[in-house]
Amino acid sequence: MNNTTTDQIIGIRKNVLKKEFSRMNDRQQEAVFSVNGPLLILAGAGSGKTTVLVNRIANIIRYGNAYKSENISNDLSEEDLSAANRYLSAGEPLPFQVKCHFAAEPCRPWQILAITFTNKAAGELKNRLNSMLGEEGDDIWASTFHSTCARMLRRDGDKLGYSNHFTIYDTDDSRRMMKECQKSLGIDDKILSFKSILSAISRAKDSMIQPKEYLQQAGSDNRLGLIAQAYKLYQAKLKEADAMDFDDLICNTVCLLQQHPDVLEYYQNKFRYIMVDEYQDTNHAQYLLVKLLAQKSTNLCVVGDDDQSIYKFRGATIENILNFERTFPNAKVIRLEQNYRSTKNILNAANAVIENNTERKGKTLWTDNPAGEKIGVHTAFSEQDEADYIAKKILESVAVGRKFADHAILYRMNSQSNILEKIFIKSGIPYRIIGGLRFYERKEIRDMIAYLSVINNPNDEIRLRRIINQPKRSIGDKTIAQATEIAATLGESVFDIIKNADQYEPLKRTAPKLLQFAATMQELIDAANDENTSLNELYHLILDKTDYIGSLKASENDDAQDRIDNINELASNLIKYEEDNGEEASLSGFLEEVSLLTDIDNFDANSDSVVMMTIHSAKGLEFPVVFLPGFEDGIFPGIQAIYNPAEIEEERRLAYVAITRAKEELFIVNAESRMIFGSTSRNKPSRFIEEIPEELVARSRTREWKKPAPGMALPTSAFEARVVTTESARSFGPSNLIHSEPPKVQFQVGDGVMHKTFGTGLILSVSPMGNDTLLEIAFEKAGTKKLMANFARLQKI
DNA sequence: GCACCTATCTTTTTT
DNA sequence: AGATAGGTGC
Repeated sequence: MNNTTTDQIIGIRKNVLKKEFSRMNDRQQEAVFSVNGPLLILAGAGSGKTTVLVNRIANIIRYGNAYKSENISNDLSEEDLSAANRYLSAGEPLPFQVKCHFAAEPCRPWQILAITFTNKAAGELKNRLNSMLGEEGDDIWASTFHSTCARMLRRDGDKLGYSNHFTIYDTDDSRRMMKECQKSLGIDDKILSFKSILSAISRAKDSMIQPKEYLQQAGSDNRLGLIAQAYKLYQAKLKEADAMDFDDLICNTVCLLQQHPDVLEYYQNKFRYIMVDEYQDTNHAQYLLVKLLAQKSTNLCVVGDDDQSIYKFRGATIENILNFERTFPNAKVIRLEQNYRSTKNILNAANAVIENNTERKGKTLWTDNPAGEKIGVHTAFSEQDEADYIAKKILESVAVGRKFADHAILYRMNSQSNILEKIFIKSGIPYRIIGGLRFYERKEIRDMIAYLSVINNPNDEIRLRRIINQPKRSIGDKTIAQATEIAATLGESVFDIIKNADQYEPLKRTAPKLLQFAATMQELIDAANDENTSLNELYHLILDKTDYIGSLKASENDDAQDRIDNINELASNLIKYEEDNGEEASLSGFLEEVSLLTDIDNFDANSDSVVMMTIHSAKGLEFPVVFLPGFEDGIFPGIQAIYNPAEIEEERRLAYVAITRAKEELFIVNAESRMIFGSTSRNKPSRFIEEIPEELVARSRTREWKKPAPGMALPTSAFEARVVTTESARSFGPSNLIHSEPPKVQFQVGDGVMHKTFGTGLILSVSPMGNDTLLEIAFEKAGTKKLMANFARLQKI
């Protein structure tokens, strides 16, 4: 190092680093290299924030703080420097050694914590880290708030009085639990609903208010007093059941860290770098959690976009991001304003809409992308016509070479998917619905999960109740109530009481049934404890012993087969879980994974079908062509938001998210009249449409009155059958593409065909597209339709 | 204890 | 319109 000065070395090192991350723009690089101290990245939609996060983590692991540090490694040799210079000038690969020698205070993967909101975001982050860093990437804690907390609580939850295999209650479990509480406190649901109590409790937990404090704060307020009682009882019951709800995961972790300095210190030392994605969606408790963990290192990087804050209803406070600079002194702020996703027209429309909000940090996205098509704004007659229009547009678009999967339909509320679904079935457009009735929310799945939960944790009273008479065992509410009461008086668990049912007078009559149930469960518990029983075997043992499927078949329910399919689907999930986790696989592990899983996590872009979901679910995703139906005042913005300026702003942010999902084409649709709650209403076009400059818009409307959806007038049994197939297929799983094994029949113009719904018809035109064929068919009764050959289930005649 | 009927409510959005 | 919870009658 004789001839080279320190400054020169630092210069070379900076250039090497710059080159290593040269795929990033200047702002992004700045974010990647700003490693130490608090950092707020205001990342607009489509500005490449995940790329920045991934590269920032890679930089931290490989180089640490080298870009900003003035220190030079002692290991650095002349040889290293000339290698670096060759790398800079001739593009020769940089030896690993040199990378190491250039690093300053690098960090190990397991010292990094990256928190996201959805499993999907976490999964994507993990994937990209893995492809950038290889196996090293696996050791990074990249997960959601909830699973991060669950992990910490499994380790140290005993300090709060929970076991390490505690159950995670979802919304439905919480509801059942709260109904119990209402009953025992004599609270009439009409006067104080379980819903409002639960949301009050949720807010309390967000603010880290314990039942005791809640009661104090309630003062003489009757309503709040009742809520406080319910809160107290609810928490007591949860603890007794060794269970936590979603909010508990967060606030119990905060409690754990606040009350146990040793635990706090452990994690503060462990995590040298912390990153939080979607920071605008954090609530107060999550903010506290992050603050606690990052207090010591202060190496906290949060990424967010105040314009995309759409979870206020869930307790997210936009103040977290607006106040970041105040809370974390010396915070650096970096704005990422270049959008790589959308065309100029789409981006300008989004900018124009969001500008009408007053509560903003303020930023304007720009792009180098071409102007692209104008934004289609279409006015339809009815919601049917709206769906018809979208179907037609998609078929046109596929006809000129796009894939079905390039199209997404994003709506305000789940119920909007119904008509679309019907029209798509009719037109033979393959689609998938994300959200709505979720796989894990189906009765039969919940029942199976409940069995597994009780086996895992017999104290789980709520789930024990769920299955005690499912399938029917002639154990009624009264018996259960009595058993519960006895359990409460004796301070034992309900399961223990049932096991000895014959010893209690009030249970005498049903004792044999109870004993039999208890014996079955005990057998299953023993099987679960046996090392040699795999989860899959256990699952089939449950099905065997309970004859769940048998009773389903006996019920003669129309959807019995669907339900059986779902039950088998859960089995394949179990097998997959076991395969993925090998030795680590455990019943409680599976249950945890399941309870934190949502549908969007299973969104698989590989199958070629149109995607439908709510705008909320679509956050973080992008699609070449986006349709936004229901842009009407009263739908979007929703009726409840119209007279509330703050809520209008939230709705507008939602509109902003919706618009910015589109890469190339955007169609906004409204209907002049539509059915809501079974009655027809006429809505004005959404105010958000008016906020888009007219020069960006191409308007159209359905002119002549079309007979409302001819296909719908044919309620044949075949049509109904299709709907049922669709229902089961939309759930989730390895292939939740709506498909039937495509009959690969070749069609020609002039062929006569038979369609299940439309009857007989004649093929007018055949246009191959991708790996499918668009057919135009004149049906004898149903008129002329365009159908995709592979999905239409046509038979030649 | 169970099946069937009716009344009521829903539609915000999710971990 | 459709689902679901709760009540009534067997």
